[in-house]
Amino acid sequence: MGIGTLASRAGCQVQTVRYYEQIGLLPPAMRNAGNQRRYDNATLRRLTFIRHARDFGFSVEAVRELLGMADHPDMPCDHADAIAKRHLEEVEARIERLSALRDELKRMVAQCAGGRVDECRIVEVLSDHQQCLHAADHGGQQTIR
Amino acid sequence: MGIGTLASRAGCQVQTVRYYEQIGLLPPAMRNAGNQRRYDNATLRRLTFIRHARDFGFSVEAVRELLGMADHPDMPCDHADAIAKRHLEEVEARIERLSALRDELKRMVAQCAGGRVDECRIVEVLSDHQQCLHAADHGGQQTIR
DNA sequence: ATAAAACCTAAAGCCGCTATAGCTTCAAGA
DNA sequence: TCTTGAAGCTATAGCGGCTTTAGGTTTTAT
Ligand SMILES: [Zn+2]
Ligand SMILES: [Zn+2]
Ligand SMILES: [Zn+2]
Ligand SMILES: [Zn+2]
Repeated sequence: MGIGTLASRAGCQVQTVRYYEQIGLLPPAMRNAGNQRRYDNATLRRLTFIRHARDFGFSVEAVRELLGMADHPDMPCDHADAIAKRHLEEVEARIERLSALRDELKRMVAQCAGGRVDECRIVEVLSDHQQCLHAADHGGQQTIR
Repeated sequence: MGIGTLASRAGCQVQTVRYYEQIGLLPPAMRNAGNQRRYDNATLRRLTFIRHARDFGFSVEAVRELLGMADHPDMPCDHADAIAKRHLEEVEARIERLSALRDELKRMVAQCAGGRVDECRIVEVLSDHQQCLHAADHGGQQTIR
């Protein structure tokens, strides 16, 4: 199949497939007489695995390792498990951080009475971190992903 | 004060201050005889506002609008409120998506018995989206932030 | 034969900074 | 006053994970 068919079957964009080839997640594709990439079902399965892992939020580097392990079915799965556990922890940390953020935002929005900017609770809170309840949960230089 | 003092009081890096000036969040700074930036307390307050809003996860464009409104205290605050509400909704959507992800990851990790790769539940699930419970909650081409 | 759709490569753009390189200026101690 | 080291300057590149654009070639359908 061509790259368009492959991409649509895997649920991603054509350029993404070429990008994955470029960074070595997919092997260099076979070409037809006119230099266009041709794929088989093995590559479709590989790409589907990649997309699924990415949808799970695994980084490209993690996906690279997971793919490497999927290529060796007779090896022990310890490392795959470690990667998944670490990712789970990261996801849980993000959820906690976002939840604190959500609470603070809710409080902010709820207290706005809809008047002038200088009476607005939103602008007021943003101007003064002291007015935050869970002050420790944001204000560092961490990202909020 | 100099840029280093400003940055450390606002809790950000020196380069970030210069970056904010470059993208127009901060006005072009006054310079001393040796071409170094000098700041007053008004700029410190503005930078603190920016950092606080960024810590809340507002995008730079949202911060730009919020700043514009904070500069006009006599205007109605409708738009600030709309921005905050929309951001709250986005945060809630992220939390929901991440929670579904967390559940799926937990299930995956819990079911791994620690054997060979070809018996590993993690590799198995990643290979086959059918095995996911909340299949709809991931698998699109959305990002998982 | 022609035109539209799909494909090709290479390079730039996105976000929000962060880091590097190679310079100049400032502040404090001897 | 001289010297050193910290702090500042500009310009540019890099991060992740793609997406977009530009300018071409090949395939496919009529
Ligand atoms: Zn308001
Ligand atoms: Zn705060
Ligand atoms: Zn396992
Ligand atoms: Zn799935």
